Amino acid sequence: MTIRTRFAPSPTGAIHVGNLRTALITWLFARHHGGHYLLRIDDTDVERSKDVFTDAIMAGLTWMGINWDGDKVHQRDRMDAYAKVIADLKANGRLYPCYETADELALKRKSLLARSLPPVYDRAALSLTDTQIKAYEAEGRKPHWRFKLNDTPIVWNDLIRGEVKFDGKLLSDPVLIREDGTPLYHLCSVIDDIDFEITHIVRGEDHVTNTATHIQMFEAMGATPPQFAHLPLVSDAEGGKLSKRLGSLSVQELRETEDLEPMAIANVLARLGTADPIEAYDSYEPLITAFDFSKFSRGSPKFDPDEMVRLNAKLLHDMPFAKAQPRLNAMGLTQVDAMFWDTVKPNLERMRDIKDWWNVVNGPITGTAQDADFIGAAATLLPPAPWDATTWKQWTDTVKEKTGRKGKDLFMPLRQALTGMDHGPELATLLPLLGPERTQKRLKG
RNA sequence: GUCCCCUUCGUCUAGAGGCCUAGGACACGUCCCUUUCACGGACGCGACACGGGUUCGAAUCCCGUAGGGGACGCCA
Repeated sequence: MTIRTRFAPSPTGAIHVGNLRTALITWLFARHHGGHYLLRIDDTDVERSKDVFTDAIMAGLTWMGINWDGDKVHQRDRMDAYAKVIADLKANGRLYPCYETADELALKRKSLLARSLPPVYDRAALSLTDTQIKAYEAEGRKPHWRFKLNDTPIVWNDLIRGEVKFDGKLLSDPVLIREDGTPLYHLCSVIDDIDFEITHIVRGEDHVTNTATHIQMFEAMGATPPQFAHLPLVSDAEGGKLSKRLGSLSVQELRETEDLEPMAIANVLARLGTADPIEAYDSYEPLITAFDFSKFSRGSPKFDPDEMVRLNAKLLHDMPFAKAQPRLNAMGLTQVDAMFWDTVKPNLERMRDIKDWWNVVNGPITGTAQDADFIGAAATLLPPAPWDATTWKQWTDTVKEKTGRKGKDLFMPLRQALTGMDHGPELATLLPLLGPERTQKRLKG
């Protein structure tokens, strides 16, 4: 059986870490099994859905390297398909009209809660008489429609949570059609999952109760429910909801503001909450190969944003020039060559840091002219051009011999005079990058 | 309030009654390498939420307590 999955964001905002994790894990699962991964845009809420968000979601996924099969599907284009199913469900009585206003329903819930009862819909609409209905209609009320749940136990074998059971009595009949006649998420989602032959639904555990009602909907529509995998929600370092620092950032911000590499994000999101260690892989292959739902824990893991930054640094330290070059060109650093990259990359945390090192080598530096006598003496001992990787040792050996200095007293003043900083790349490789002219100039203040 | 899920080193976890003096990864510490940073290597620190049971024996099973997460929308 070919596995078919989908990622179904609603374009009502930017995609954040939590959503991105679901998108990624679903994708890894699909790719691991050589299955399909569909992108479905859940835009039934016309008020809040915006094309700019759809564009941002696609751009974010593409940047992350999460590709989908075929064209994206919009729910707003599928209204005819929904209408057919709606007619069937009305005909067989699974969809029934209700006339309560939102305020009345809120009141009912409040009253149940006050009596320590679960706020389940009382199905009052089912016992409405024709006269009462006519009275409501005369008032100008339009019905919304609920799906009538069967009073049977609902059980499924969740790929992550194991056997999940629900008592139908504790669930409210879900509203599937709004008063204005537009269909709601539950209805559209189930119909689409049937029509697109989705075999596995992967989503956050905030959907487990929905799944219970969806299973009855699948059955009411004559379909076999797919398999489900409900991911524990990721929580903040403080244990609360994801809300602070990187956890609240959109993909666009992770990319543009935080300057993170896609794989720095992916490595963390793919492995967080699993038994596999988080590693700095520079491609998806190892993540796809090792993917298995059984490795996910059932508890909510805490997300430490710093982990992404650490991984980002490691990825840059290991990055070959060929891979960095397109990025550097895009940043306008077309003059950076392999030698410069290899010299400087161990000191990078984020790609943009390279600009600072470029300026240290090429731009003017602000150094404090300490130890001027020593630096002056060292300047006169510089070997003649051309310089190579051995020049530094030649030079400092001579300086050591003539001045009697060694260790930190010898090297640190030189580093400071040459770079204006007390840390940085290996000076043996940095010196040739500076070249005789700049070196002389800096040594002379 | 009701229902569901979770609780092992700082963090992510392994662990499905004796293989556990509880294993790994990251972080942290010390040392080695080193002019610095980083890399690499070695070693180390460090946990079964609490209280009762069951059992010859419990991190593992049961009950309770506490803490955390989720759900209970004419949102998705």
